[in-house]
Order: sequence, then C-alpha cells, then structure tokens
Amino acid sequence: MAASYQLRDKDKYKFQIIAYERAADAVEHASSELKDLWDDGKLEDVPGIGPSIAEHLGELFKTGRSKHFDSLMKDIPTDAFKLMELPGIGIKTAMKMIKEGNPKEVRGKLKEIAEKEKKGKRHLLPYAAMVAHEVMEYLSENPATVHVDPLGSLRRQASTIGDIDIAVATNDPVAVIDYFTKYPKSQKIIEKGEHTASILLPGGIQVDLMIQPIESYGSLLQHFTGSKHHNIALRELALKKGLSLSEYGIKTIKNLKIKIKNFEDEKSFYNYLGLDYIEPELREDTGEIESAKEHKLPNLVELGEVKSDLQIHSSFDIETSHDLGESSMEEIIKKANELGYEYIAFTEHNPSQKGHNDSQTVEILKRKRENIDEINYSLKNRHVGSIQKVFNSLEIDILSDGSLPVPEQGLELLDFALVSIHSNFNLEKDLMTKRVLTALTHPKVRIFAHPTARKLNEREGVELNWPEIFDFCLKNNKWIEINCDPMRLDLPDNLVREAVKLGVKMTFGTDAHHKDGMNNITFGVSVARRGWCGARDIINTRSLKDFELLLKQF
DNA sequence: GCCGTTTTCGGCCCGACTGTTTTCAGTCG
Repeated sequence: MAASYQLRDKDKYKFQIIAYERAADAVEHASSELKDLWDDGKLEDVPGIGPSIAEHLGELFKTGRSKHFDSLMKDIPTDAFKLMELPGIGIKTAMKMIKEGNPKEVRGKLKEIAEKEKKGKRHLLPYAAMVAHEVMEYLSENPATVHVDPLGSLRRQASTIGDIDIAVATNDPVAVIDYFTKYPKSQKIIEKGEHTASILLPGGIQVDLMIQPIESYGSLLQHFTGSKHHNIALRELALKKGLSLSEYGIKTIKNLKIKIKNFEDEKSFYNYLGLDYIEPELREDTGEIESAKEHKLPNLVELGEVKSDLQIHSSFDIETSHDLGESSMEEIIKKANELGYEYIAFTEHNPSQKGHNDSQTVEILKRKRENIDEINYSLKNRHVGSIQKVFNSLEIDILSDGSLPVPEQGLELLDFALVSIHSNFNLEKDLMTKRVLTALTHPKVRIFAHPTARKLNEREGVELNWPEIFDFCLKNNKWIEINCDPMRLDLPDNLVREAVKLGVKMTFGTDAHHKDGMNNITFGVSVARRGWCGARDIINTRSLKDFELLLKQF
C-alpha cells in the first residue's frame, strides 16, 4: 500500500506512506499471527495499526478481499513487488522497468530473484560471524585502523543475519575506505563514498563499512548497531527534548549547525538522553526505551551463569529412532568440565519403535541406566572436574496423537524426559496443541524441546496455541527449551519474551551430537537475552542441589 | 494514517550514496 501511495503522489501521501510502512513492519514483528489478533479483537493493540488499517484488515479477513486495498493495487503488477526485492530498486524504478524497459531484461531479473529466494537470503549466525571475523582481521592490518567492530544484526545476535555491518574508527577515512574496497575476496564494489562503502562477497554476502573519527566512535557504534526501529524511536524521543541524533553526535534543533556533543562510548550516549544503557540484544524497539527511561531494564542472563547443558546426544548406542551422537559419554563429560558445568543430561533419542518391542526397549534403557549409575558412582568418588552428576534422560518423539513411543517401564528408568516433534509438522493448530499437551502430561516429561520445530531457512515452525502451552507449563512445572543449535534457535526470541512475561521457565539444550556442539550454548544465551531473560528465567543457572529439588516438584 | 508525561490537532528520524542532476529524486539502513 505504501508503494501504491508512493506512485500516486509521493508528497501528498507522504505520511500515509510512512504509516503503511510502519504498520507493515509492526505486522512482521508481531509476536502473534495477525489473524489471531483479529479474532480476539486486538488488532488495534498493535502499535502502528490504527482504526483505518484495522478496518481494511478486518474486511480482508472476513471476505478475503479489501475494497480499499484492491482499488489502490489495481494498477501495480505483482512482478513490480518481485523486482523490489533487488537492492537499489524501489517501486518507481520497478514500474519504469516493466513499462519502458526491455522485457527480456525484466524476465532475467525475475529469474535471478527466484533463485535467490531458493537459496535463502539470510545467513546463519555462526557463518556470518566467521565471515565478519575475516574481514575485520583484514581491516585491522591497515595502519590507519584504530578500532574495528562488528555491528548491526550481528552485534544484536539476531538468529539470522542479512548484511554484515562493520565499523572502523580512524583519522584517515579515505585510506581505510580505499583499502576496504580492495578486500581480496570482494566480487563487486556496491558503493563507495566518504563515510561508507559496501562490497559483495562470494555467496551474495554484502559487507557494509562505516567510518568515523575516534572522538565520535560511540555515536557511530550506536547508530550502526541499530536496529533501524530502535534508532527511529530514539530520535523521536530526542526530538521531544529538542535534540537531533545522528551518527555524528547530538545537535540541538534550534541550531543544527552546532554540534553540541560527541560520544566516545555508547553508555554516555544513552545516559545523555536520560536513559539507562541498553544492551544491543534489546535494541528492537519493543519497549526497551520506555524501560530504560524508568530504570526497569532486566538484568540479562550471562554465559558465566550457566551451570548445565540439558540436551546432549552421546554415542552410547541405544538403537535410536534418529541420529546417534558421535562423542562418548566420557568425552562429553570432559568437555562439560572444560565449560565449568555442575551437571548435564544425556538425552539420546528414544530407541526406534520399528526395530524393538516394548520389552526390548526397556532392556536397552536399563543398560543405559546402569551405565549412568556407574558414571555417577565414580564422579562421587573422584573429584576431578566441576561436574558432579550426569542425568539419565531421553529425547522422546511426540507421536501424532500425543502418545510416547516408550513403554511406562522404560519411562520409570529416567530421571526426566524431553519431548519433541519430529514428524507430522502440518497438523492444524488445535490438534497440534492437544498433541503437545498430551505428551507433556506424563510426570516424567519435564521439557518441551525445540518447541516450534523450525529450521532456519528450511522449515517454518509448527502452529501452536502458545498462550495455552505456556499456561499448561506454568501450572504443571514443565519447562520450555531454548535449543541452542544455530539451525534451530528454538524457542524463537519473540516467544521467549512472552514466556518471560508469564513466568514460564526455560532450559538451555545445545542438542550437541558431538562434544564440540556444546560450544553452541552461546547462541542459546543470545536468544535468551534477546527475549529479556534474567538468570531466574533459566533452569540451567540453578545449582545441582536446586535442580534436583525442582525435579521432585510436580 | 497514526499517535500523545508539552498535543485528540498538528506533528511525523536522519543522513549517505548513486545517477543523472547543476539542486534533486530514488533508495537504503
């Protein structure tokens, strides 16, 4: 709709364009499905959606069409919106290409877009971090570089990264920009100016560089960390105080020519605006600015507070339904000691249902129980590392009807169990919710693991009634996992935030199938921080003693 | 079209870069 207004009369509809763009962003970032909000009559609770847009959306949900939307859209071909996915092409350029351009060229572009979509546009966190690290190493080799930092969504630890953003402090911007555009792996210079430059790396990764002198580096870090919405909200707040913010510092509106303040670090920047320092992970304009004003920001959980990993797959062969781990229990315990943990859980998949009858499954699980008892006996008698205890657990498939493929006698052998969805991902929401709640009901089941079952860039999460799931967990002492595998990062951060608000507790599980996978705990911590978690929201911060007490609660 | 610890009317973030421009429009973050 914003594009349509832009085509009609950019100046006349200036504020409708802004309003629709904001509404679209609000919809994209909303924690609930829009349709669900409409069902509950809560559409206008979404900031950015007012009476007019809510009415049009209501008509759309009710009848499948909206007269207002239809009339605005009738002159714009769908290809125009496709073309806008290419960098540098907006609605005007797209329309011009379709109307006056070479049809062959347009078809070529459309094909390019379709292929890009297939590949998935966004990069997983570890990959983006690695690429950024290489570029930063290169930049730091230049003598003109004083500081270099990764910023943007990478610094905010978003689950996927679009472009890689890097900031450099220098007193010789020309030299640094020039050097940057000569990066050996660069395929193309997208732009090159006085303060910024962008290059394209193999695999379609874009790297943006921004440069400032050392004395205003704090303003640059703040500006380039974003998010865009956080910065917009921050500038609106500043405006009310008669101030104007930019990457150069703070000016007064009365006299824009006079720069009143430089900032060498971010904390002083926020404090100057009357706000507490806001951690990068929170900068998404979802209430952090209001909280910073009222000194109510949460004390975010930190890596150093984590005392355990509650989903690990060892190579101890229990003839599992899905992939077995690659490292032995001994190797995993050694790794857990390196990480300074007090306890861990071995959570291999359940023995396959296909190859075993109930008594065979129980026999296999007895073997694992005995092995774990032996390990715990020896841990008690020789204190070598931080690890004091290992728990006998299992990651159990949730079958389509919510039942578990492990007989009661087998479940009794466990200290506790995780359950998760590995099949039949397309059940309708109410059925899926019932399926999960049925599985969670068993007293041995304590953790709902990788709860949406999403795989980033591959598969959307399942449909669940989250308020109902959260409510059940709260009342029945069940926990929701934050799966730390960078492919999953599941529960997603926006739902983590909902869980925190309700007081639902969460667990970290790396889902490691090799001892090195246990390092992924950092990504889980990032998700938790983005979801406003403090240590109290995460079970893994509990001492062994407290964790054992929690296991006894039902 | 949306929104409110100065406002239910009168505002609406800020600057960079490109290309075609000789003062600006389009696009982006």
